[in-house]
Amino acid sequence: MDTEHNAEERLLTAAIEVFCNRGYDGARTQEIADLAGISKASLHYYFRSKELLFRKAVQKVFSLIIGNVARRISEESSFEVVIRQLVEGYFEMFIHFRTQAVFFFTEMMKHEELLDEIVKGIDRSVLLNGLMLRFQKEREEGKIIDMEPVDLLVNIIAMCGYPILAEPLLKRVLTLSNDEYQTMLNRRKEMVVDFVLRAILKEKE
Amino acid sequence: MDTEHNAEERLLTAAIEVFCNRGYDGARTQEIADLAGISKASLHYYFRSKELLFRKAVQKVFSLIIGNVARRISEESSFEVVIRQLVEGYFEMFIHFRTQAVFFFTEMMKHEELLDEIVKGIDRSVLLNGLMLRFQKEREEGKIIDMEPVDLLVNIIAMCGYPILAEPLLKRVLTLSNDEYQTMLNRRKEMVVDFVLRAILKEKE
DNA sequence: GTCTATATGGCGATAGAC
DNA sequence: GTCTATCGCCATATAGAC
Repeated sequence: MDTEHNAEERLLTAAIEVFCNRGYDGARTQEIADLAGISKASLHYYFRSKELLFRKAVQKVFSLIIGNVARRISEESSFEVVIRQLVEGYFEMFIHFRTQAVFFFTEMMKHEELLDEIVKGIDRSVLLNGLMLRFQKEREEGKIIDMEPVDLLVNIIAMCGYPILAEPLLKRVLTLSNDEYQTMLNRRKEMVVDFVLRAILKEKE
Repeated sequence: MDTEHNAEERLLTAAIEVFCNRGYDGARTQEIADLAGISKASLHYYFRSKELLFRKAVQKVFSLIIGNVARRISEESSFEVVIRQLVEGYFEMFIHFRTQAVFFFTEMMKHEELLDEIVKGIDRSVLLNGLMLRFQKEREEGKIIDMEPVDLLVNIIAMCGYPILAEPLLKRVLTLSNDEYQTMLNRRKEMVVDFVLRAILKEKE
C-alpha cells in the first residue's frame, strides 16, 4: 500500500472506489478499510461514521470531475473550435469518470440535500457563464440560429454523456457487441461535432 | 387497499415502487410488505427471497417501459413526422417513467446478467429494425446527410432522456429554479425536433 | 493513532399455529 | 394462504488495551 499517503487519504481514496462501485447502501465499511489496508476502527476514528465518510467522498469526486471539465475551454478560440473543445472535453470526462458519473446519477437522487451543498462550492464563472455569453454573442451576431444557449449546452452534454452512461442498456437494446459499441463511441466525438455545427450554423457548407 | 388485486400482484406493485425509490440494497422487505398491506412472511411465501422478488419487479418494469415506446411509431408517416413521433415518444416515456428509468441506470450496472435475460424477451422488429431501415432508406435516397442510422437514434434518445434523468444535477449546475427548469423541459420537445431536422436534412429551409 | 474484541441493532428468512 | 414470533447473521459503531 502507498506509503506516500497517510491513513486518512488512503481511506478516502478507498471509500470513493467502493462507494462508486456499490453505492451507499451496498458499500461495506469493512471493504473500504480492507482496501485501504487499515482497520475498521481507524475508519471511524477519522470519519466518525459511514455517512460522514460518504459526504467527504462525494465532495472529493465532484471537485475532481468539475476541475477536469473547467480547464478545457479556451475562450479566444473560434466558435467551431469551442464546440469541438466542448464535445471532446465532455466526452473524455464521461469516459474517464464513467463510474463516478453513474454514481452521481444513482446516489444523488436519494441525497439531493447533499447535492445542494456540494454544488455551492464550485466556480461557475469560467465554464458556464463564459460559455453562455459566447453562445449568446454568436446568436446576436446572427452566426448561429436563434436558440437558447442553455439548450445548446444541454444538447451537447446529453449527446456526449448518455451513450457512455447508458452503455449496458443501449448495447443490449441495439444488439451491438462490445467491439461494435466501442466503434460507435469512437466515431461519436467527430460525429457529434458535425451534428451540432450543422444544426446551429446558418450557412450550409 | 385494492381488493381487485390479489396478494401477489399487490406485493409486486409495492416492490416496484420501493425498489425504484431505494434501490436493491436500500429496499426493505418490511417496507414492501407494509406498502402492500401484507405480512413479510407472505412476501417470502410468494417470492421466496428478496432477490427473486427483485427479478420479477425488474422484468415487469422493463416490459411496461418497452411497451410504451414501441406503440408510438407509425411507419407510413413522412420522415419529419417520424422524427417528431420519435422525439415525443421518448420524451414522454422518460417523463412518465423517470423513476424507473433512473432505477435502470442505477441498478442494472450492478446486475448486468439480469439485463441479459430481460432484453432477450423483447420484440425488436417494429421499433428498432423498422426505424433503422427507414433511416437507411432516407439516407440512400440522399434526403438526409450521410450518417449511421444508429448514431441518429442515439442522439435523439440522448437529447430526450438526459435532461430528465440528470435533472437534480443539471438544475443546480445551471442554477435554474424548478420553474425555470420546467420551462426548459417544456420547450425541448419542439426544440429537439428542429435541432435534429436541421442537422440531418440536406436542403436548408 | 491503531489495533482486537465486542456491543447493539436491524435485516432477510423461517417455524409453526391457525 | 396468512399471520406472529423468532432465529441467525452481518453491519455499523464503540470500548479499551497498546
